[in-house]
Amino acid sequence: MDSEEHSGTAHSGTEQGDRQQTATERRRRELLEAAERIVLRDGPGASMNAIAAEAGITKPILYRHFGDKGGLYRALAVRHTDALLDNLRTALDAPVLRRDRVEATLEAYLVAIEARPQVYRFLMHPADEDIPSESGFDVGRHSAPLLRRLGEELATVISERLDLGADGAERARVWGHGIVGMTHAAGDWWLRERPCSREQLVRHLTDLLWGQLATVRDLANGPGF
Amino acid sequence: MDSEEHSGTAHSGTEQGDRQQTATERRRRELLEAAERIVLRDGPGASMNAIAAEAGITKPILYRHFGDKGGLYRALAVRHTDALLDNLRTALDAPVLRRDRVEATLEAYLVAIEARPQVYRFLMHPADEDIPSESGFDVGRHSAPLLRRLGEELATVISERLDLGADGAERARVWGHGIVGMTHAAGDWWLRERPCSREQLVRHLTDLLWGQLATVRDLANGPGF
DNA sequence: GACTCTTGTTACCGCAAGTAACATCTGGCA
DNA sequence: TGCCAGATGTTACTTGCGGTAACAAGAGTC
Repeated sequence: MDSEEHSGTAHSGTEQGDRQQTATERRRRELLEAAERIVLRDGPGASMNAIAAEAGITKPILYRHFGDKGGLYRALAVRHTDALLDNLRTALDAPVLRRDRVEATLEAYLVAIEARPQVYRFLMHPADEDIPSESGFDVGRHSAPLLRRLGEELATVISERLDLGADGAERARVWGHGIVGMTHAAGDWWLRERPCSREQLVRHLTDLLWGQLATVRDLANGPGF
Repeated sequence: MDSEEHSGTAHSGTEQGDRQQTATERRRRELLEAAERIVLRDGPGASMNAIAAEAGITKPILYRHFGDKGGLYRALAVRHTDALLDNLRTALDAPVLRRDRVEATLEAYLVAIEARPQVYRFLMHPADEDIPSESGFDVGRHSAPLLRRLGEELATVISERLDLGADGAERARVWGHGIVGMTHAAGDWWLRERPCSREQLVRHLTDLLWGQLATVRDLANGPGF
């Protein structure tokens, strides 16, 4: 079946090898799509058996393609992480005013998690990274759990664009991770309780980042004042 | 063994029942302490068998006391959560200047996670809350995973002390969860990479909350400018 | 036709969560 | 004294999951 291989690149190296590789990659994509359907349906606790069944095959094939469950989840994660990062980057580049940029980026993140909460939950809970601890070698740093990656990316953008003085790099990283964490926690809570519109959430968060916490007045009857 | 029950309250209702209850509670505390030792040693993936062995008993007793693994972990969590919340509250009440209060609170949180990273990791990863989804009834909201609880507490404090105008309650909650998320993410990253001293981390975060992001100058060679 | 590579299978191992059924020790009480 | 009730404890089991070994079959290459 599906023996139409006249489309695509078949000109470099071993033709057979190329054809084989594209076929393997396509298969891999199909498996990932099946996995995604199941994860969307069953949450992060989806079983390898269920995923294999959805793909119409059995477990060992999944293991041959992805090594272990972590590998499959990592492969799933990088796709969405990359997509999300693209969105955020364009939001960060579009507007001219700094406050507009921040608002657009927050908005882009919230739109994404609102559109596909299941995917988002899956990405945020990387299913208990096992500490290799023993056995000497470092299992080479699997894909940094989304949040950390987002933090680093934002830190880069901040330090590229803002003049933070002497310890600028350090400060940019703290801010990057801090802002990402703020957005994530607020978004998580908002998604769960829906206490207000997305626009208002963005405004409140931006106000917080714009120093409102420092300038707002005390209440008269506050304790200790 | 240990049949000295002359200490404590033995005056209300059925004396026997009281004595029994205190004994049960003490047993429960002992089990929790054993569980804590193991979780500290093995991380959040510690097995019920291991915990039971540490306590010198076997699994079914754990299940009789705590229902299921989630119940045990919840019981473990509330103890530390309460302790941490006490720390944070005193930090929030001590200093007079608002900025000092914020710094003291951040500091208290960071000191806590620095002192016992294992406990902290355990508290933050509530081991994949299972969505009951089917079967009608809601499994009645188990103890809100630390982060949410911290967010709500902070929101309360904020709305008690600051004059946030019309939509104050809503804004306070957004800020509460946002600040907690910021601190958590930054602390997580800091604990892992140790890129600077705790004092500097606190300063950077407080600067961020004090609106430095809004007032800092652009770099000349920034893209799009 | 033998060689190899990939896809696919069934059947298994080890381990963890959770449960059932049974044994024992305690004190209350008719 | 003998029976009941309730808590503590056990062994032995079921179920389900991650992961693997061993084997079978199609397809292209020499």
